[in-house]
Amino acid sequence: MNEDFLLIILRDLLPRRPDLRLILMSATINAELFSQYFRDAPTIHIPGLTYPVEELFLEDVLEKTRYLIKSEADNFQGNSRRRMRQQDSKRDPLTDLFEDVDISSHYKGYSMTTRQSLEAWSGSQLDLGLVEASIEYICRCEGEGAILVFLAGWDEISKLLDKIKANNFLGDTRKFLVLPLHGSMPTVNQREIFDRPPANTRKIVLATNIAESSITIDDVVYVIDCGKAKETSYDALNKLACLLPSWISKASAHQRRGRAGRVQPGVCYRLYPKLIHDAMAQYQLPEILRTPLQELCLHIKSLQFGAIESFLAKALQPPDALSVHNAIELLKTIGALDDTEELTPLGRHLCTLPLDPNIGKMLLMGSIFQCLNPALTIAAALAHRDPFVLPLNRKEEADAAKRSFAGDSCSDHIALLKAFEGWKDAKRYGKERTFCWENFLSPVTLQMMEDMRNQFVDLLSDIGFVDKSRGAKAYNEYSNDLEMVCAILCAGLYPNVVQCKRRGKRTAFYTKEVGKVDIHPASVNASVHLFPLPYLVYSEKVKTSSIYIRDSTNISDYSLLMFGGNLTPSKSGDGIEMLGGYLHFSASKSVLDLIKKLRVELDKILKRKIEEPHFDVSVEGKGVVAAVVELLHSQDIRY
DNA sequence: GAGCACTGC
Repeated sequence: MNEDFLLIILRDLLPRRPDLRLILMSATINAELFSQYFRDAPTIHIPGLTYPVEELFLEDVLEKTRYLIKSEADNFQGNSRRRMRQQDSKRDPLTDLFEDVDISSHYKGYSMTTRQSLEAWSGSQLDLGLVEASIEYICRCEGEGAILVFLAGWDEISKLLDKIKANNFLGDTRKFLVLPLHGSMPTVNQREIFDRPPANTRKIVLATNIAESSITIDDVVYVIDCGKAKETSYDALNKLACLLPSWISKASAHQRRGRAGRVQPGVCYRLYPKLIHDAMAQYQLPEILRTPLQELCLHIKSLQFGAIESFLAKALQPPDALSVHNAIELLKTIGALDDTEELTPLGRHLCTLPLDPNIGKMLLMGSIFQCLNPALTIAAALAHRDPFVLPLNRKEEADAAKRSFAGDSCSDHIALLKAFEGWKDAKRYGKERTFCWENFLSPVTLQMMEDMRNQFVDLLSDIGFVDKSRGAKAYNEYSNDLEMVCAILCAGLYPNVVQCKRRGKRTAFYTKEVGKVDIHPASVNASVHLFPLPYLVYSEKVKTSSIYIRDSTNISDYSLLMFGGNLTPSKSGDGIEMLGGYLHFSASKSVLDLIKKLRVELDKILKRKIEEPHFDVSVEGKGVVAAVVELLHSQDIRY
């Protein structure tokens, strides 16, 4: 909201309406300006009230701290360090821009050491020593007040924490309370972040973007801004989501600075040059240009906005045509849109679920094939967030806890399921807190999952897939049958399939779009060398330092043949193909014929159920479902 | 061997 506009409302409205209470949650008002208008007014608490914050850039910070930045290239011979860095693959336009600046002329007024440091400074790599020096400078030379440090991610928080612990001055735990703040770190004592620390102790919070808007720490007087944040983007060519560090926008920088002035005037230390700040984008790229679009495309169809491409082309900043094409193809592949881009009956059901189409399909399939509870739990976790927390020091224990939930299932999704079920049991006996603590789980996330599950049941009941009067048992015949649960995961997550190929004692993983991928180290499957079954399905593939499959479940040929994509005859020989020929299945003709026949019958039942949700699969489809279950249990392990 | 953040229905 416009600041002046807000003040006018306050000035004109408040005197005439003393009974009126304005609650301004997201506005920020300059405190001096505010007091001009309200000199005689009684004190009104306005959450958005802010004080001025002085702004220092890298060059000023270097002058103050006398910190000397050492170039990574200092270890090498030669004097063209900056040129060497220009060959750095991680470089970006803003970093490049600064590399081209003539330091000695542009920073004439600055000291020799500052100019040397600016020469050595690299925009592509954060100098944690500089962060440490800035914190130390504030603690030694500036007044009281908490320090908030904005960093890009987990890694930087963790490393800086270690550095501070080892620092002779800052390592004194009586004088300094250093708190990491990251969305997936367990916070031992939540209150410590918000509370004023004991007298003579300074609070230092090492945070990600979470402190930019989600969490407000009132007593912050100093902000240290490294200028970077991890940002999602979408690579339409490789159909790949990315999570990479990038320069923040001016809007973000402004917001970070504003975190300092909530109780008194503050100071913001920016650890990048003013030149970089001035060249930053005004705002972050709109989300529509940074994410996969399948859910959006589905809703465009359900709201009858006409052809998807032409509708999205009218957006203020239209997404790339290839991104739109990818989304439409995906919706066709999972059967939500037909060849003419019209909604299918399945597509119409998916519109009613507030979920990514794949996860929505998994939920529907779970309700149809009587695995409702697992489907609800896994859908809630995938749609919301991972309930497993990531502790700083006890990584091995946390990994072990997650693996023990997975058992020998080779599935992160089963681990989620078992963790949730364990929590429900513990809750029944009032042991919820200990259970979460011992197993590295977030009680808040688990509670949210439970609420979401209830919401999903209501929605499934609205569209006729669940009849609450029949009781839970009717929908959970196969809920304890792990083969069946994995098959439902396959049905939902397809075409997100990974081929596992044996390479000696290890396994290599391949996807159709990008070829070789890695299993994310936090996955229970990261420590598995040889998988009992030849495929994995996954819900998230993200490029960070490598292309990682974040969550996966090991599945059989039969799961794919029954619940995967359409079966097509092989171009060569007499096998079966799937995923445009990427996946190939071979067996004797009689076996393949049986499989094809069974699949045809299964699809018939599924089609009828989707078109008539009240149709009872467990009665008329009993024989076919039983045959499919038997097939899933007979998976051969020749691979 | 690695984990920005939020929102809506």
